[in-house]
Amino acid sequence: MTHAIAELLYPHVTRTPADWLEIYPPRALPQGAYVTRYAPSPTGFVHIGSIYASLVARRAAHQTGGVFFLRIEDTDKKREQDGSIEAIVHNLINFGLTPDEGIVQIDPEIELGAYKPYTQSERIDIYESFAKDLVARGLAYPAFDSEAELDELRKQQEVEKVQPGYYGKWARWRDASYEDVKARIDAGERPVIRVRAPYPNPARVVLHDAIRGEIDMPANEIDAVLIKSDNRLPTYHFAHVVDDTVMRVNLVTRGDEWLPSVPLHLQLFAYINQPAPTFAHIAPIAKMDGTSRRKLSKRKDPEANMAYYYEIGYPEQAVTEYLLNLANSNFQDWRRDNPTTPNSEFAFSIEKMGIASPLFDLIKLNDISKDVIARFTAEQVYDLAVAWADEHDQRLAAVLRLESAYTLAVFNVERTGTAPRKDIINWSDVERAVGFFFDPLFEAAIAKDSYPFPALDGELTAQVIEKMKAFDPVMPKENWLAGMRDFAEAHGFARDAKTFKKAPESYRGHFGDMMMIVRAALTGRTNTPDLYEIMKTMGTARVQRRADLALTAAKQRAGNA
RNA sequence: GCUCUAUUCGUCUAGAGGCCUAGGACGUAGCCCUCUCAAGGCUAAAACACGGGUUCGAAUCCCGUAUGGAGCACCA
Repeated sequence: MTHAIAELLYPHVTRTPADWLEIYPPRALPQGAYVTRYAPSPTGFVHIGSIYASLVARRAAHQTGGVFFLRIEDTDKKREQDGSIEAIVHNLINFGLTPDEGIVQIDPEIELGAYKPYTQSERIDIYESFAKDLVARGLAYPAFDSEAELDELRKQQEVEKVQPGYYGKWARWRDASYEDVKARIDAGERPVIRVRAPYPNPARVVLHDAIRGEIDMPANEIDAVLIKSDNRLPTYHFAHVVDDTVMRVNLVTRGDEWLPSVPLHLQLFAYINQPAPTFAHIAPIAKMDGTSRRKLSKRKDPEANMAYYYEIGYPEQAVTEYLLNLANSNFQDWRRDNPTTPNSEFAFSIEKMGIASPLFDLIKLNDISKDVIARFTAEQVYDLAVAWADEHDQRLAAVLRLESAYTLAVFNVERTGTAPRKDIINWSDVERAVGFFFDPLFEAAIAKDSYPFPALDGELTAQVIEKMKAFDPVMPKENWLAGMRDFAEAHGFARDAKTFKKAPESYRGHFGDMMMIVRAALTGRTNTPDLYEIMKTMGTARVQRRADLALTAAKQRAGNA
């Protein structure tokens, strides 16, 4: 009778699961190679958790000589949003996570790989073959309950204080006759297909999760929906089991919110007589909300959205290394021991991933990002900063592009030694870090806040600026510094801070206090990189121009006082 | 309500019964270096949720309690 029902439901389906398994044979891969996938639904907005999961999946696959692919889970047409697929692919490519199969470039029409199609709405034939087979073997059945009837069921279960759901005696279509089903079909109704789960089911399932170890759960006894009635598409559960079987996935990485449905999934793998993959359930990235932690939310947390990192201008490597650090905390030790090796060579381990949700930590990201940018060459910084500015800050872009050789020299200040300067956090931080080098930005800052000269008399300030103006870039740094020290001493400053500390009353200040005049005149700021380097980079003409500007301001100030 | 799951410095974590007086990193504070920052070096404060067991010995194993998280949809 079940065969008859299967035929009634799917008269057009001629292929069997065995046919599909032949069409999509096991992959020829080395022993132990993982086949993994990232399977988003195209609902807009790329979440950082998605990039995190993809990173994990791709590393696991590639480190074992396996395959990482992208599958689009578009079985809920109501929630779909235009442009989502492009956004997903764009992010994967940007973060060095380009899939090996599926949609691997921005044009969603182009698909790579032998297990196509990689979009679920185009795989209905496959799902229906498996569904028909299950119905024929009595392991699944059609159900014609209306939404209202299901509501009623839930209410009744609430009243009786029993487990909610479609199971056992509550599953009224479980053992419907061929005639009952045929009557509904003839009336034009479309059923859902549900699994026939054993009920009661006292069995336990034990699985070994790659991240969480042994997990022991009660076996499934709910007759979950496999195929939806309105559009013939599968639910997540059925799509997962069929696709990951047919596409030969052997390591499923996904968020740990799926853990409770693993018993259902294992039941389905058993029903179709196929081995279940290894599971790796990833804890979501969280943040504090009041006193409790919660998953990073699309609506409340801007840092959940990948767009946030583009806007602020974090280099791709910074985000990647931050995520790697969350996934494997030994990454930081590896990075310390291998300061210049690309992070792709880090031996990632899925087993080392943490079980509890880590809290997102912007301060740590900033720290990692500073290190990442410090490792870049001046050329890389230039290219990336300008590319960012082109998109997010046109005014800055214009300034940086004005004299590209000069900009390049600016980014090279204190970058060449053994300990490169770490003061740029991200691209939107560039203006704060080195803006003073550029005349338009410098002049705007001066106009706004004036010079932060130390409280010394105007005549002396002017003399120091004159001395600065005489800067000769040919002179080595040591000589210039020595000359400045001599000058300081001649004008009543201690040669260095130590001398000053011994007898502060005998000096008007120490060398550093005098140099602050130079710093203020040259940059309009009280904290900057090395002054000699700055002057050398700026060149004589710019130094002199700035000296003149500062002199005018200093004299004005002296006049006012 | 039921099921699963988790809990080590503020944060990310190391930890597989004696290497634990609990280690590292970020952050914080102090000192050193120093033309100011940044960086770097050194130092400090800072944690095994609680209660019972098991054991010669527990952060680690077991049982409870508390608290957090997730799930119980024709959403993924």
